[in-house]
Amino acid sequence: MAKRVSHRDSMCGVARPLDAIGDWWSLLIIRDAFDGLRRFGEFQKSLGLAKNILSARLRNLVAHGIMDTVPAADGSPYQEYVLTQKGQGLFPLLVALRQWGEDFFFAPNEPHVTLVDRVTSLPVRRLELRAQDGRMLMAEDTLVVVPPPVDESE
Amino acid sequence: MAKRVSHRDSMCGVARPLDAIGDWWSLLIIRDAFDGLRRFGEFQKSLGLAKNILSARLRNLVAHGIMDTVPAADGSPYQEYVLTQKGQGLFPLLVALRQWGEDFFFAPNEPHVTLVDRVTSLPVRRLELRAQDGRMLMAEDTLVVVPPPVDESE
DNA sequence: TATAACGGTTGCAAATTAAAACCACAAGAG
DNA sequence: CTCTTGTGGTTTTAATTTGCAACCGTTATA
Repeated sequence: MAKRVSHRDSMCGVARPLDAIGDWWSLLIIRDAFDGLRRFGEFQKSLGLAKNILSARLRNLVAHGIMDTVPAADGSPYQEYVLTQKGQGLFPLLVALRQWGEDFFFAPNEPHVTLVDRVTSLPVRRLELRAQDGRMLMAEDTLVVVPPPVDESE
Repeated sequence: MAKRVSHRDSMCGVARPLDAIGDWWSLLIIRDAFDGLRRFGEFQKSLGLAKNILSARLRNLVAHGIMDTVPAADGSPYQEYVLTQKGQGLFPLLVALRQWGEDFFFAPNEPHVTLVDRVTSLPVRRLELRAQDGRMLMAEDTLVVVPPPVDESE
């Protein structure tokens, strides 16, 4: 965590998020949170990671505003961990990761879990990038542009 | 890398990819590759990471079939690193990461680079998940289902 | 012939991660 | 009231990973 950030003083839009969720476990915790897990013990049992690591990761996610602690739910005197708005914003990323995984990390007929539409129970569509006018875009059709240079003397 | 994978013997569609790209640097290398970087030195200068780390990451990406080494390009006797099909499949994930970063990691008026359509120079659309029938889906509208249990005696 | 640039590898110290033991609190059993 | 169990962590310690710096081999350059 909190790795030094190369020689660029301002991190780009890809590097900043990685500072918050760029480790193996954080995304898995978030995925479990999307699946409805909320309690420390639930995450630990589901992921099988050491308790101190889970503790540190949850603390980090809370510190980054990705999860939040809420006091109770059932009567237990403990707290629960829930996704914030910011955390919920990670859903497309998780879907992208899952779709890529399904495409390339499973043998042709190997069974795997699928993300489906609750209403129809059909698999969701593939994520695709589109232009403003609706054309589908591949990587080569895009370009990263820098913001117009701000005049310092202004 | 190669972390032990909890108590589940079969990794899910989210965990498997993380084994390949689940560290801070790999995704940044891939992003740079999408931006056209190919040479060891280019990556190193762009990212400012230690050469041994870059060496290890590139080796790992090649081992996972995400990048490939090609012998030359200009006359230099060195090799270049290019994305495979599998690597190019990460484009949506990178876009998702970037969009999330732009949403939550920049102050309202803070300038940041933008991903634009090459043809129109307009920013690309937001990634959105849709059902087969085209309805837009939020996280709550989806469900992860396990594959039908295979009859072992078959 | 020396010098520098490129593409790494190797050695080592420092930071991070993970396993295991421990601790605090509450609930229930006897 | 004491004993045990379950939950939610923290502390301690060892193993792994990270990153800096130095080195090496090859090829271009002066």
